[in-house]
Amino acid sequence: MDWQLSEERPIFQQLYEEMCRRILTGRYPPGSRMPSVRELAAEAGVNPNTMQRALQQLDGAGLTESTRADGRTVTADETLTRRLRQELAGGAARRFFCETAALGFSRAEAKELILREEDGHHE
Amino acid sequence: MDWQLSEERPIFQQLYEEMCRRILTGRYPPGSRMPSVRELAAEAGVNPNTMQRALQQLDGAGLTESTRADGRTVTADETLTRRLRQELAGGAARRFFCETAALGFSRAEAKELILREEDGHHE
DNA sequence: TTTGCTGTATTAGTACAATAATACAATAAC
DNA sequence: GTTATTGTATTATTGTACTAATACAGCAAA
Repeated sequence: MDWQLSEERPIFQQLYEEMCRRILTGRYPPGSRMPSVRELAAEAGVNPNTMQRALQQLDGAGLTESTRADGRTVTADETLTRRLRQELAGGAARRFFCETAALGFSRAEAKELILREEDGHHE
Repeated sequence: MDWQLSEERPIFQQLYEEMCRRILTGRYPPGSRMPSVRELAAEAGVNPNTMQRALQQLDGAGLTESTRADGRTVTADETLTRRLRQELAGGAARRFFCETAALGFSRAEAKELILREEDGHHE
């Protein structure tokens, strides 16, 4: 049900984002071990290298750590994950305001859009 | 001040979006004539071919019409432009909810984010 | 030691965006 | 009619991003 990969953007990037979300939402709990590169690659139906690239970005973000033959573990630092989750959500909000501003909507009008969109989510 | 082109996405696509916004926000008014391909290309600092590709997408969207040697004119159909502007804004809102949902935020929580973000826009 | 699992590095193939240089077509202005 | 300017089409080239195939390296358990 996951891994809805689009052709329009780099796959490794989408993989990174999905893995990121899985960690931040607790699907891969803090301190736990993650599935192996090849395992995840098979699950997502991509080349191991592509998945690896995504995982290395997780390392870079401090969300995971990898040791040579022992596998990869999720950070135990829950402060970090909570903060990052908030930051990503804040970024989404800022992006929304930016996009609507470019279309000539004031912040108040943009806020109205959100309220209206929230009412009817028919799908 | 415009034409903030990023390397991360196709240039012709960004050009299209910017031109689109210029029309929807009235910078190129309904029924008016647009600058020529070469002129716009020079202004944006890109190859004429690249700009042309963007402009042809405008044609495809029904926002502009081009006649051979007479130039390109913005559609006079203000209903279309108003509707498209609303649609784009609605899309931004939906995207916001989608992104926050992927991070485990409920719609109510997402709405809270917007309100809080709206207060402190310190930049 | 051997086997099998980790993560990692290197290489090459493929696709495509962007540019550039032209040439062409059609209309308007003179 | 000539000239200038418009949009359009074509072709080649360059650079680069993405992916895949493959080989390598390190550790653990049998």
